[in-house]
Amino acid sequence: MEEKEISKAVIKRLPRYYRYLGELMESGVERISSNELSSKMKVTASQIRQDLNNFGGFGQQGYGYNVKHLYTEIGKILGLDKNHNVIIVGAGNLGQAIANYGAFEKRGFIIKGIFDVNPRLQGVTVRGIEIRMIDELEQFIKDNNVQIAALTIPKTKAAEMAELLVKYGVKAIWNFAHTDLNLPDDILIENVHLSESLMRLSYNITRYEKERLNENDN
Amino acid sequence: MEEKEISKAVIKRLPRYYRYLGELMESGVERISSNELSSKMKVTASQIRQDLNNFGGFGQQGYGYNVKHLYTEIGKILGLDKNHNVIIVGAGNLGQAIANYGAFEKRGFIIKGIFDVNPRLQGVTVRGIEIRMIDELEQFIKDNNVQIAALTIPKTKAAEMAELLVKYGVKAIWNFAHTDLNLPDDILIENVHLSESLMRLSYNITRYEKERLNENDN
DNA sequence: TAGATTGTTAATCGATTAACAATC
DNA sequence: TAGATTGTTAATCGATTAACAATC
Repeated sequence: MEEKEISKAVIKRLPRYYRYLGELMESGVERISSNELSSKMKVTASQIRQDLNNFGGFGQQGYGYNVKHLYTEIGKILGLDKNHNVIIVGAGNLGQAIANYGAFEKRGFIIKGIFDVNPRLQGVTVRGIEIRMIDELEQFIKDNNVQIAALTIPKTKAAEMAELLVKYGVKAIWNFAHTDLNLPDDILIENVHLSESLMRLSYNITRYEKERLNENDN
Repeated sequence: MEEKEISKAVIKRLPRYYRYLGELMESGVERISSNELSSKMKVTASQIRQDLNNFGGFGQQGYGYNVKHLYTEIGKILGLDKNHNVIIVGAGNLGQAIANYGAFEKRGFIIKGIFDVNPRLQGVTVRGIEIRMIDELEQFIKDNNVQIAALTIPKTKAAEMAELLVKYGVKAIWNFAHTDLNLPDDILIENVHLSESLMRLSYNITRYEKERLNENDN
């Protein structure tokens, strides 16, 4: 059976649907129409129906969507019904922030270990997880079937470390370093470039200020 | 003069151009053609030329682009030639990670203060910046002409705090809380939803595993 | 001048929205 | 059955790529 390719734009929206459905579920809402969800999420109802239909007919004519069912199904699509073993490489504030965010575990991302080069951090624990030294990395990845590494180290060391991680068997990298990683095609990379995010905000502030200036001129 | 609207897709790419040009500059490269940049950045040369031409003719036929000049110009477009006063609201690991990231200051984002509700953090400093209590917020924002607030608090308190920040005069929010903020139209919001990023990675891992399974069946 | 490479128009591709028949 | 709302096709819109004349 040929699976049709789902566009990146759709994938990008899925987690947001998941979040809204989770919140609806918590507030006890049983069913919702694409129209209601549309006004809550500020996307078109048409887009919601199109997006969901990429994965199958989760709704019912005349009824809408069952919130709990849809939530579960999107969870499955996103792979949240399975556990993923994660390590954090870089035990600075950012690494520790991720380690401390308990909600990830709830979604099946199990943080198995934290690694750093700084010997002063050796043995320190974050949320019960011990910080280890890089020389344990290889064995640890193998022993713990680690799939995902969150890379929270400075960009100067990131490329080198990423290659090491891949060599040791990591399949996916959640990259917080401000650089693009060049890795084999079968390694998945998700970039979180905070500086780029901040620059976009800066662009919009600048543009907005200019607009207001122009308005005043007229 | 009517400014033509620049699409979000273009804006999203600008910071990445900026990063690559900065690196080229550091390695002493003086000029670059759209074709060379294309192969480095893995986008089409056509897209590079289109993107840049939204803002003016920065290149020269037969020569290409002057790296330093282009870098400066994109910096101006992104508003990095001006300083922006920033506060961080939420002095947890994430807030501290941002405070500690010195490169932001280099780009003109001046971290003026850090705020938290936890009295045990009062007076503690991060990179020389004092952590203050929320009751100082209003006065501080006014005294320091704060434009941007990085919101690094749990989602349960985020909406309320965002409204407070806006009331006190903040114009833009860099939102790390896992929720969407509903604020007046003239307030700029840039979301960093880490959990969504991780779910996209999870989706791709899941899909990739399925693909390999299918291949083995055939 | 010849060669290189941009700026820009035109063609293509893909994503979003609108519309409505199918169906609960 | 009548009303509601999906699933899905068709129309529109926007973004990307290709092509090439302009020009350094």
